[in-house]
Amino acid sequence: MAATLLLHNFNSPRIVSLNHFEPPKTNPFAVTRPRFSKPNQLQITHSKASNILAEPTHFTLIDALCSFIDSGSIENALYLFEEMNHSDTFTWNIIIKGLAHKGLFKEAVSYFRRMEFEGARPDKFTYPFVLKACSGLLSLKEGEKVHAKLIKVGLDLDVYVCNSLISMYMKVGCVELGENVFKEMPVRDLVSWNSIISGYQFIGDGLSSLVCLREMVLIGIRPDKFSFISGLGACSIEGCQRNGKEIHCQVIKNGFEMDFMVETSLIDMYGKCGNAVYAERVFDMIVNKNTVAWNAMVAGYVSNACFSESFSCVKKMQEVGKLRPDGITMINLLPACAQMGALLMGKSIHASAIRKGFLPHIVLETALVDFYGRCGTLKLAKHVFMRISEKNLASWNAMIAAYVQNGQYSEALDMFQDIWYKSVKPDAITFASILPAYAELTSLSEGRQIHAVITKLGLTSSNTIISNTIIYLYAKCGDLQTARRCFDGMFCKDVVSWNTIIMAYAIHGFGRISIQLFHEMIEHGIKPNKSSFVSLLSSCSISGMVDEGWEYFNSMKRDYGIDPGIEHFGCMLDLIGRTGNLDLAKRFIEEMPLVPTARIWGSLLAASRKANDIELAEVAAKHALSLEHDNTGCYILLSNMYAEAGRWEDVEKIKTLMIQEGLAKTMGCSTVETDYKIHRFVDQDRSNAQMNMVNDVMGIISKMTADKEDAYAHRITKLKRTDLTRKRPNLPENHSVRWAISFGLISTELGSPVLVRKNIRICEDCHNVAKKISKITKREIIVGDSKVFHHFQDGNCFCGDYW
DNA sequence: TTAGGGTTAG
Repeated sequence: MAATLLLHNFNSPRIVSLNHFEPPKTNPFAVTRPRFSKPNQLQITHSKASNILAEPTHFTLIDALCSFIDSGSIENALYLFEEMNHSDTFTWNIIIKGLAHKGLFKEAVSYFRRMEFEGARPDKFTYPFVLKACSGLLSLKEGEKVHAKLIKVGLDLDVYVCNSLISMYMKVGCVELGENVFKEMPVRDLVSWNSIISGYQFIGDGLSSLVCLREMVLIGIRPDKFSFISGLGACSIEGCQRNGKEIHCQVIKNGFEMDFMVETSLIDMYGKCGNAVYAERVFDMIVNKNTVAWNAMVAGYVSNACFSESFSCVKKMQEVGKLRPDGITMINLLPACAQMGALLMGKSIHASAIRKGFLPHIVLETALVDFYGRCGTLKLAKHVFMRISEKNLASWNAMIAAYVQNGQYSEALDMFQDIWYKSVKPDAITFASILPAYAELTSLSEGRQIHAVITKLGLTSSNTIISNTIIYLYAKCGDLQTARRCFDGMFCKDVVSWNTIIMAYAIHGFGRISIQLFHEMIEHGIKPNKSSFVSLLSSCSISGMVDEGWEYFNSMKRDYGIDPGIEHFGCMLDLIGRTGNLDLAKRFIEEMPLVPTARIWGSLLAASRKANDIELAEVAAKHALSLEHDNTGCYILLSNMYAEAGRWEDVEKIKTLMIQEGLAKTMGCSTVETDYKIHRFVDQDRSNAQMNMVNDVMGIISKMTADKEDAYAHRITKLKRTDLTRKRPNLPENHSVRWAISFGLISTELGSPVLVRKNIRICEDCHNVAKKISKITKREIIVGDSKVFHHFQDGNCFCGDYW
């Protein structure tokens, strides 16, 4: 029968502190330190009636201390600890255990130090608790200090201590040290194997985890539920359903199918391996579903794009399960909202999180940053991010990704530079997020530098996502050969790798190679997805392969079961525009099963410009601008058409409209790289230090082409005679791209290609000039504009004069 | 009378 011992005979508390303990030179406990107030009701449940009568003995107090620790009353435990005689190792072990189990890791390590300082000798029981605290702190430094002491006192081969060391090293990310401990153990038990299996799973190396599990079984050790839980987690990482099903069989065979943690791990595994139906089957068999199981099922639906099912599941969780959604439920639902473009739904989840007091919560806040970033509401993403008090790597990654997704590349690069100065070490996700910004804004040499950093950190060989973005980076920086080498050198190519290399050849105008790669991808057993067709149709459009484009477009649904999306219709409209058949282009839009977007109308506008049809251009621009008020390119294109037609009043109207909208024309800027130096030229700005040299080169080129009609002069004669007196503000002679080409010609090795990058589309005049220069200098000139790379050779361009 | 490994989340 339980009895209660009321601890009433203590004086006011002595010096107790949860603060971090640093060993001082003198006795620290002689000075006043922050106090705990005496707990109001200090009660201990005890089974021995005799203890009620007697004065508490040391053993009774130990018993009381254990009761406090077991019931989680750490404050009472600490109070009691300070009051009782705690000179023996056993008492110290109890209090350190209590702190470590309560998640007070810093304090657990502090008490361990104090224990040593006060002369108590840590034993084989002490160290596992302390090592658990070091793991919790993710502190390799503390862990290594403890390991050194273990060696000194000869406890480094104790099986319990070694198991804790393995776990600690793996959790702080020192895989090699964890492996060493495991290898050097004279005796390994089931927990040693479980520690290394879960350690690999923890660091995201599912393959090694599964290899160890198999090895353990082969040497005759029977797995327990912990082995299965880690093994299933490893299958989730690798997306390996086959192994997951094998483990499921073993779970049943070994009688663990009713264990709720194993059941949840099975739901998680099936969900992450793309089998929502099996996840559902396991879920339905659970009699008393807890919040964790419901959350795992919600996550399973979301990762399989069953969004409505995920919301229904949350509804059932409340109505049938009588459970309230928690922060994790919300974290699971936000990606569903982002993928559905359900901004309002996500906002209501945000509001609900605030109302229910779930914030601040670092993971939930990061999920919100990610959600707002994906929904194009960068302002809200920034707002949530700024309010995170202790930002971690994942939150920085989410904000960088949000900037990149919203085209704010400079801001993303600035933030990426910032994190190097903080105690944050970028990981694979950081690089995968930032590389598109490098691809858009930086030079080839900067691209090579970031690639070198990634390689040095050992992130490329095993990370497909990073390898894919590196292919894209090289292609966008103009180095298609290196992009191809990276692709060929990949150990494990996924559908994104193939889509990226197909797009790389597409933007460089090598449509035939793109098509060849598409067929190679299918031969390799990779099923094309929607993005594969965006790459393929873009390549047909850019390279002017009209018949092939139609064939692949029609094959999407017929052969691959993929419904064409708005991006595919956009590619086809570009393709039709290229043929100059504006009637077909209009009909195509009218008959489209989807609502035309600004991108579609922009494509029609470009086609109208090419065919010089101002009326249709006006219609297209009106539609585009009704959907995107700030589409600067749209205003500029229309304005250029008016200027060519001599409609200067309309040019002025456009200018006024742009001012009213608060828009400014993007200043053209071209860069050329020589000996790792980047030379930047800006349209109309002749203040560049290299301008004298550029003028000399331009002069020579003009003389060499003097006998031929100048492209600009040809175009200007198309204008009305009276209009010739009008001042044209943006003369093509002052376009930065020709200056960059001229400078590149004399600053790079003779015979080598000249590579220029430009932030906006190249104009027709400059395109003509570049063609001429390539012919008279017999040099290849590559100009990467905001959409494609023009390869000028012997007076021609790969784009066939349509872009 | 104290030990190690474990479920859902960015």
